Amino acid sequence: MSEQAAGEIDQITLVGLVLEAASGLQRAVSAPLERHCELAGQDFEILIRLARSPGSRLRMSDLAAQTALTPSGLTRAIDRLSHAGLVSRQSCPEDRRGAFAALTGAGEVRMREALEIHRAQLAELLDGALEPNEERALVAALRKLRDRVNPGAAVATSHDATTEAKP
Amino acid sequence: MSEQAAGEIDQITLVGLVLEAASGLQRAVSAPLERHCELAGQDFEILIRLARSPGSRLRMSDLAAQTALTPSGLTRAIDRLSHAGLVSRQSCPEDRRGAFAALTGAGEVRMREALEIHRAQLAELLDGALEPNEERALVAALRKLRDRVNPGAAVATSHDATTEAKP
DNA sequence: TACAAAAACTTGCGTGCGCAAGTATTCCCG
DNA sequence: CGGGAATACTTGCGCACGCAAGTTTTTGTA
Repeated sequence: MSEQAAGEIDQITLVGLVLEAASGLQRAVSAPLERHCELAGQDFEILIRLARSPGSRLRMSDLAAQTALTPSGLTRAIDRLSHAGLVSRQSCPEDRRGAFAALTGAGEVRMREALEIHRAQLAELLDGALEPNEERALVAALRKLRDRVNPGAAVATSHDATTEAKP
Repeated sequence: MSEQAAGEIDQITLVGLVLEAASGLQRAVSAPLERHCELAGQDFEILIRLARSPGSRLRMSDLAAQTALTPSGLTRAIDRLSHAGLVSRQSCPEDRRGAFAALTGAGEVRMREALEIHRAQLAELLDGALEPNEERALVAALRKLRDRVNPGAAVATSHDATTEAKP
């Protein structure tokens, strides 16, 4: 079981660590968000993605690509958020099959509250866990790994096209 | 939104990356395991944990601490695996409240098959994604992070006490 | 020894989500 | 310009999981 060639780092270990870190973070982070903001874990992710997008809105399929949800799951999630008044559906005139999910005013307020809670929670949880240079290396390597295994999630920044950047 | 002090790395970004990498890996990795071995994602994790434990068995609560499952979820997962003949429940004579989950022969076989699939899948997916030194740095930093946010998961190695290492 | 408090599971119940199938619209090509 | 293929969602169905409550056994304390 521990017989892999010394010096060669086990990819299975790497993946295990990512998964374990993620589940720990997920737990630690979603509880306070749920309690203080009534937001389930995925909902927060959706709100942030919308807030970062031009016009605070995104096509359903683009949003699905950026989150960990399938189109199906996204439909339900937007249903819930819409019912809670945090996002609204807008029909897309250019492609009448499509729909936008757009952040409402209430949604933006809620998102800012949640962001503050999230930030505070992380500051407390992670304080002193990593040296600054370790943290930089971690972010850099993680970004490469993420780009490889989940390229769709990379959009968030640098998505400046005023309309859509669809080919 | 992008106004945090330059030079200070945003913890939110770090967490986002971990979560995105994890969901990408989860997707990529669980599909082939499901197809070739009829194992849902969590099941594989459970089997590996058991295989790495002395006697190929673990108390339910220890297993719950090591995986992303609550005791409740673990009960159901073991129900499924037990029904599939891959693990068996054993009563614990020292503490009659407790129960062991033990890998069966079939379970070990299945686990080895799955491990091979998993290894091949990762080799293909991650090949060339990271430089060796990046990978080392990533694993080191990730381990620290994981220990902070999910200490229960760290057991796997170095758990050599023949009985249990309960205080 | 007696008895309350805690621990180790296990179940009832509700929810979120993925897969597959369904509907509406657009695209492509002859 | 017509009709099949592809796309963008949306529903039916089923499953896995968390939370809270219940049961059994152990522990701590008077």
